[in-house]
Amino acid sequence: MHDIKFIRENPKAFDQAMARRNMAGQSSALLALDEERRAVQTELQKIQAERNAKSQKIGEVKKAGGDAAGLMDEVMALKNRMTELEEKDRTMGESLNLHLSSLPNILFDETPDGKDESQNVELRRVGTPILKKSDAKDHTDIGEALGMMDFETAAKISGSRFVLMHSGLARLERALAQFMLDTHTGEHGYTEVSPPLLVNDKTAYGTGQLPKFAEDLFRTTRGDWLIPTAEVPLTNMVADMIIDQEDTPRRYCAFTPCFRSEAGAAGKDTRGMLRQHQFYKVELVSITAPEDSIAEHERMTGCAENILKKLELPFRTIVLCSGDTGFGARKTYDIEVWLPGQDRYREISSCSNCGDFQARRMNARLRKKGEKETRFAHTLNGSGVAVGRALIAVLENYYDPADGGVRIPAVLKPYMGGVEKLMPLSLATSRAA
RNA sequence: GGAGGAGUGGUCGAGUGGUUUAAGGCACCGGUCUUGAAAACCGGCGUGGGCGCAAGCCCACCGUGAGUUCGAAUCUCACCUCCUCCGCCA
Repeated sequence: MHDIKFIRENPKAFDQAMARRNMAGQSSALLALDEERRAVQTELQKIQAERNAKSQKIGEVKKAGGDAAGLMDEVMALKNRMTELEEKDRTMGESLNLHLSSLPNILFDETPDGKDESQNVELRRVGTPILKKSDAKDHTDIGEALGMMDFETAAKISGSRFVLMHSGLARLERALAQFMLDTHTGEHGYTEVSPPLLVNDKTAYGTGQLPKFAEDLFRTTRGDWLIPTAEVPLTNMVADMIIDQEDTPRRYCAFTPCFRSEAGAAGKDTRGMLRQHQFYKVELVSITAPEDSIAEHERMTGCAENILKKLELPFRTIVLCSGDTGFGARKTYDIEVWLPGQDRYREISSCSNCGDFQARRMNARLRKKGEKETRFAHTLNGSGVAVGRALIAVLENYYDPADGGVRIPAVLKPYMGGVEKLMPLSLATSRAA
């Protein structure tokens, strides 16, 4: 959500900011509506003041035993115009809000210009892919050869873009999540949260999913939305609050399923479990003071990278260009993990600084101790990391071409009950599942 | 699902149609006093918006939304949330 006051004072800068998002100038239409609405408000308030004064007088006259009939007629005469202006004020306010809330966030200057993902900028690479290209295999082949990854059964019971895993792979998924949570809570200072997975309209609006991106979400018959990421409930924890600035940064993490309709992704990544309607993710959210969000963004990205370092997975970190940066973000780092089966890096985490964009929508504010004025908080979110894709990365990077098995990364061994390596199940065992 | 009760500012809490401009307490901030602190005393202290160069003036907001009325925190209706009891239930 944008601040109409900022647009009033900086119409050119605002139009330039939207131009970086490949959008036409918005300020003149917005300001025309804004001006008209304020004229309506001014007139309405004048009439309301008149009504209040006369009504009070009626009370006084009646108390004194006089006749107030004339005054009562006068107030009554104001009513039509008042109703008309109230209605106008309301509809104009609504359309102004709808317009404002449909515009993407203003990018930071250091977000590079570019039209799509091909123009993102690589910042660093960590780790070296070790598997020979000729030995690399796709996670789907590896998982199915293990006998623990079953797309057919998932399709039967649910449909496309679902997977069913069992035995060692099911446990590996749980181990990954457990390891990530323990690292973020134990080493990175995040507070673990178990949030609701269904949220209401207001919450989905707060983080920017509504009103524009409803089609990307699943909706229950009651009208709730299934969360596409834990960012939604975690960030909205501070909605409608005034937080003591001394209590920031607030750092939350959660392990949750994520549900996405993938409405615009028909035909994309249809093979394997790279793009599913449902996947697990460990999410990081920070609420900070405005002056702290830039440093927090670096820190959060570092926390996500640390997970991959500990898993000894090769990755690279990129900064998204203007054309690829999401609606609510001012700047986004993507972390891409090396997938030997695809012979390329693929996104496993996305860390965004949203500035005050979401806070404005949620009405989440900060106040310094002893001070009167409030400021909107800054919000950040990042995957720490996507569990499903981490599992893919482990399968493909730890694959042993000698026997078709998959070694268990050292940091996950404590979570795997002594298992050092996943080996293909016998046919009988895998069918039994 | 059934029957009751309740939602007021940062917090507690008064307020059942017109000097309410939402009392009062606590918390918080400033001051007096004190070697310092505490206590006591004095003062300040909700949010959003409009108009104005400014001082300031005005409007809206008492869970949300409609309604009644010249006038609504207060009356009516619907909804939401919480609490108590009953039923069902992992």
